[in-house]
Amino acid sequence: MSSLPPSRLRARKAVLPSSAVPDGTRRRILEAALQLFASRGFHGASIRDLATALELRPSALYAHFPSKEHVLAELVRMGHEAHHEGLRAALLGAGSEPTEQLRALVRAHTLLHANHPQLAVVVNEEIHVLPPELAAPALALREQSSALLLAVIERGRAQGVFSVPHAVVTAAAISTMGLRLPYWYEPTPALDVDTLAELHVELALRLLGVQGRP
Amino acid sequence: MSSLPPSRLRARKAVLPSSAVPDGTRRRILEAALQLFASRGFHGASIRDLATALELRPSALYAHFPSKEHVLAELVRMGHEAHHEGLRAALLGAGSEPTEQLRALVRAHTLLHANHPQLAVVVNEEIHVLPPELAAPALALREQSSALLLAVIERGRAQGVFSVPHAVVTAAAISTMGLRLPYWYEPTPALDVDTLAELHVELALRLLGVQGRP
DNA sequence: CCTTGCGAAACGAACGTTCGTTCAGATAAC
DNA sequence: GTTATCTGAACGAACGTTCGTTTCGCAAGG
Repeated sequence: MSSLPPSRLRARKAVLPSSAVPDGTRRRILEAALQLFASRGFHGASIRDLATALELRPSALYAHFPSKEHVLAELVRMGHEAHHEGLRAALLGAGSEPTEQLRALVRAHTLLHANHPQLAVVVNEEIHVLPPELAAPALALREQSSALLLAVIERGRAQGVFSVPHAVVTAAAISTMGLRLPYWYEPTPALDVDTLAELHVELALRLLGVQGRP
Repeated sequence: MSSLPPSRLRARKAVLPSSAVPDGTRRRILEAALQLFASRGFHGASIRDLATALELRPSALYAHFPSKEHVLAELVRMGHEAHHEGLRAALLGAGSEPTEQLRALVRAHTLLHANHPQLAVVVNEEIHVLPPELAAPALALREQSSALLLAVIERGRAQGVFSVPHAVVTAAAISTMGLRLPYWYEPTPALDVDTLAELHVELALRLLGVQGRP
């Protein structure tokens, strides 16, 4: 009934979504840490593991980050920022109709999680190890992103285009389709990311009780 | 767009699903470990933390388990066993119609995850730290459970009662509704576990394109 | 053209702490 | 008096982190 994890993303190379981080050692550290934290967890990956992956000595890392926790905090921050920005942009590009807005949201949400599975895993599983002051900004963004979807659903319901028995549970179901992607999905020619995104759009509309579909 | 974690299940007391474990220190260890592993992760919770929670000295644990890893392995094994047994029993209790079988599967799946959130989290997040020989039996059970759902969907599709654009993606969506529950759901009078299970049944049927519903 | 000086980056070694685990002996129950 | 359980002390290993030193690219000065 559940979906099987390939081997927790050990294989694929980690890619940062944001181009805001300039090339250089700092970026290399973030990418290697992303890969390690995603595959072994924050506590399961040591500073020495990270240094080895980078062909550096452990002490060299401290010229770029004040602590191991701050590396994670930066990844978590970037992940939430990219996610929220992606959703916001998608919503802006859609029209005013709830159905189109929902299509845009689900498409963006799915593409982000399918294209950056490691970041999704780290953001969602390891944010708990951060002290509250480092986690707070990310949690605030998360709340905002969640509200975006719920607002679209409520508006569609008010207009009579959506019919849902329970908005919050339905929103959770839609959001979850994307969130769990890193644990089972791998792009193949038979099921590429764009096809997957359209499938999720279709499924989300079904959950919202939208009848006529192209 | 995502759902916010309360504080990773720190609050609630952990409950083992299986009555197969007799009362006694061994059971107390498993329950305390379940709570700790769920809230801090396997690597984030030390043997000393576990011993403190049990008001024991660390060395006392080794009279009951050969290693920390074996405690986790036992939890993972129990979790997968309870899950698979729950699904199997649900299917047996349902008739031969795919719709009824699906109702039963989703209901059981949701109830298990809603009633045992800590076990769900540990089983799904920490299985990766186990060496392959300890994880293999659980992974085999997981594959079987996953196949149960897919088989029902395929049968329903063959009979014309379900209409899905992509069986695997749809199965993943259904399964995922339950899997993510521990991260956002908490039972309240307004939304108790049985109501939630019925909502998930309704949503799953929508995903499968079932039209007429009571 | 060569030398000098400088700042950033990485090294090498070590720190104090915590980790999982072991084991001989005390304790309690039947 | 045997058996099951727990204690107290200790083990080596691994942890995150610090710090003084070394390396290196490059611009300025003679």
